[in-house]
Amino acid sequence: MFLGSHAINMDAKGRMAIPTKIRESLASFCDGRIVVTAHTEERCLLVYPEDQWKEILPQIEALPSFNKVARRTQRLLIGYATPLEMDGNGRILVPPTLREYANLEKKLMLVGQGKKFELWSEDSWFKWLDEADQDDDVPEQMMNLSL
Amino acid sequence: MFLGSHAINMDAKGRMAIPTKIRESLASFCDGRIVVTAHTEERCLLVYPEDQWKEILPQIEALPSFNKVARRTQRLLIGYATPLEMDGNGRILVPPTLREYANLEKKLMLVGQGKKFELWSEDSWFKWLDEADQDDDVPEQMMNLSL
DNA sequence: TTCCTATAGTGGGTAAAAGTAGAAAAAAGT
DNA sequence: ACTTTTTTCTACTTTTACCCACTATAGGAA
Repeated sequence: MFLGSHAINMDAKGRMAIPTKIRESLASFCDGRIVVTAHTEERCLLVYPEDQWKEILPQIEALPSFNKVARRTQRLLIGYATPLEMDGNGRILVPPTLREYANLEKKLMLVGQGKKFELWSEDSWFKWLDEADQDDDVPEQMMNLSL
Repeated sequence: MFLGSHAINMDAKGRMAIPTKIRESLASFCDGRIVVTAHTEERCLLVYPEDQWKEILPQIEALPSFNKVARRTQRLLIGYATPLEMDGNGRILVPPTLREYANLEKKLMLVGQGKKFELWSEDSWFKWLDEADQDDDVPEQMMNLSL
């Protein structure tokens, strides 16, 4: 279970050091093998342990190819999916195309989301925080949710 | 399984170097023999390993000739299909008609899509990304999809 | 409280590989 | 036969991956 948020710096070569605690849980979970891909709704990245990715991939593949929304989802999730491994120092190298997609530069935010992480540029993260997008409907599943 | 996206440059002669990792999987899959054709829904190209193409070709041929949508699909997919081989440097030469169809110039994006690749001009790719096409309905299969 | 040590995080440097460009040779067409 | 296009070969430049060293920070012990 991945929780918490971490401010991380990416170096000039596009490498980012995974915080040690996360590194350890990733090591036990999936031998450190992860899959990074694009988030379809916001310009950030999704970081999955390999096993977790293997569970959702078939669901994405099964979507109907002649529906526009489904095609967009497939294209992004599968098209940006990249298996990564940590180097000797526990860092991962984020591929240029993914960096571009999420506008990653120096300062990043790694945000635990249970089965996965989200990886944001710090800028985008705070912008998103400030957006008070309350136009959208609250889904039925949330109506009776008591936090 | 083809995953991930790659920014590629096409040279003045219309040649593009296939990234080494992809080159290797293509070599094992289909001896490096591929078939490139037009995508019917967007102005980009489809890149199939030869074996994969052989499986879908009969299905396209079998479509009903007196349906307009089917006829369009046949015309494009079959009409633009071109077998290509990599040269000694692992490059392919994209024929002019296909280059024109997908508006390929210098900067390209090669996007893995499972059984095939899509080849986009970088311009078109980012334009497509930014299109907020939310007019279309979210298909039923996606309603309860939790990634 | 201060110093020491261990460990996380950071920053290059180098060697190998991958990508790019250009020239020369071969082939095709006029 | 000459011109134009295509292909192959070679050389060069850039990028990537791996390795090593330095810095900063936190924790523990004296």
